[in-house]
Amino acid sequence: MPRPADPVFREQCLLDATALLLIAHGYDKTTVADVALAAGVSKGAVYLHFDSKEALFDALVLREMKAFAQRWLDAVEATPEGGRIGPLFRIALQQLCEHELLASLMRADSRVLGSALRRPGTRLQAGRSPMARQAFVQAMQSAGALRADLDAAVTAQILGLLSAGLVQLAAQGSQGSREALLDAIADMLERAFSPPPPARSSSSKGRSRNASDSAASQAGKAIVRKLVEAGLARLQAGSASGPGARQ
Amino acid sequence: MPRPADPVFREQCLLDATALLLIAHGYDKTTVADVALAAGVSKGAVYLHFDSKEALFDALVLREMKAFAQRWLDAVEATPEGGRIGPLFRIALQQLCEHELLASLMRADSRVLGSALRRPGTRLQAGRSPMARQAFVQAMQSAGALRADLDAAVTAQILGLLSAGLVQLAAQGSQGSREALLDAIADMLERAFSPPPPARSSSSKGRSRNASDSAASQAGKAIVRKLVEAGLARLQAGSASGPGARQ
DNA sequence: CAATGACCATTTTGTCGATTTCGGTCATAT
DNA sequence: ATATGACCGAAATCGACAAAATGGTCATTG
Repeated sequence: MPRPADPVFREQCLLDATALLLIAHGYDKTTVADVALAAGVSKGAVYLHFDSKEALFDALVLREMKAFAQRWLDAVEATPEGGRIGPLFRIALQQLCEHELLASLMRADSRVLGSALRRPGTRLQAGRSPMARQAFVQAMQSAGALRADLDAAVTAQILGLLSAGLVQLAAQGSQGSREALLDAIADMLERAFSPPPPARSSSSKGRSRNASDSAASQAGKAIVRKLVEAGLARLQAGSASGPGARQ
Repeated sequence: MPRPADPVFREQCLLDATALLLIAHGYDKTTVADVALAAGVSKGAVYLHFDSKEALFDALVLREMKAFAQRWLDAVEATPEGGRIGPLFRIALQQLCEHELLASLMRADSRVLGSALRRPGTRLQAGRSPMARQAFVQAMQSAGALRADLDAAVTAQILGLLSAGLVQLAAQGSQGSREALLDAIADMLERAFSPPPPARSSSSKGRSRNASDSAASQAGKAIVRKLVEAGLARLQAGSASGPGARQ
């Protein structure tokens, strides 16, 4: 019964099923037949949309990373002072906690990723790249949204270390309010890496503080916007011939 | 040729050899015969000092943890302002980086610990216990050496997260000055968790700042001293009948 | 008495063919 | 056209057994 359902909708269903099975049983124990069954189609139909199991997995990772970037940008834009290091990083960490697949990706979880880790796929290492983080820190520093009197590489390492530590903590039983923990981390970052207010020049101290903070936040938002746009473009380019049907 | 070397010296040699082989090949691939060979004795001699491979491993872990605690305390005592959260934690982290076995222990490294992880040994989880860290934070807060306006559990979680993240980072290629990273972490902790100076009361601001800081440092050192002593006592008690010869 | 290394019982590892599973294809049905 | 599921070859898994290795002991040695 060839009822031509919306192909992109079915593609999403397949990816949904893949994600579900992936975090439940891991890459190696998830078969294409399982995915097809869970999505309510035949195994052959899967290969109408994706060239291989690898391609299916890659498409899922691509979708999740794009979704992460988009949600991050949206939340940062929608948050007052969202461009400051604290809220900005807090939002990213929260995404990481709420989306198990992203967390598995970040911690290179062999239980979930299985043999897909050994594969020289470049996609898996994105987001954990020290260089990308360092570039981000440098941009934030140049924009005055981050303390500039610290080595960018070191600051980037700390941010990466916090991400890694958090997803690992979340993987084990964390017990305790995650919100409170994220708040505390954001507060810590704010205290440690927020740029000091510019040496008092003229106007009243109170207003100068707020104005400079807001400026830093705006600059931070701009950085995030540019970073996300560049990242999305790079991800788009990375997926050969786009995410459409195969062949 | 029964030349009765100092038994405690040989015990140490055996533990040294065990440590070396452990980080080189892991628990499962390290045989008792290997240890004996590396230490220059026969396999039977090993069992003159330790009841079993397990006991050998436990004794090593015990020794390393005691050594860690002692070195930590010594370094904290010897460091000016060593009782403040920044230097105090920096010293602990540095120990963790410099002693691979401790790092493996902290990150529950299955490659090194192997099947010793599955064993319900209580020793392995010491040091990562969230409750212990929380008690430490509470003590520091009560002594005025740590900000008290933060949930102790959350603060403890952050400290644990930093430790976990660091040892994990060190396990992979870290590249970059470790000193600079540790300095930055210490500075971050100082900024984020140092108690605010008590509301200006009477004397000159400059001296008051220094005096209060020094007091906090002294209090911190006292906490560390008490903690280490309690920990050493607990470790001592945990090792049944002491670390002497078997039977 | 300390120390040894041959020795033992138990696990672990390696082998190899039979069987199953899985990723991927394609003739067929609709 | 779209979609299916039987089918294929490669790879993983299983089972039974053999060979090697390992934790632990003990009669013997100096």
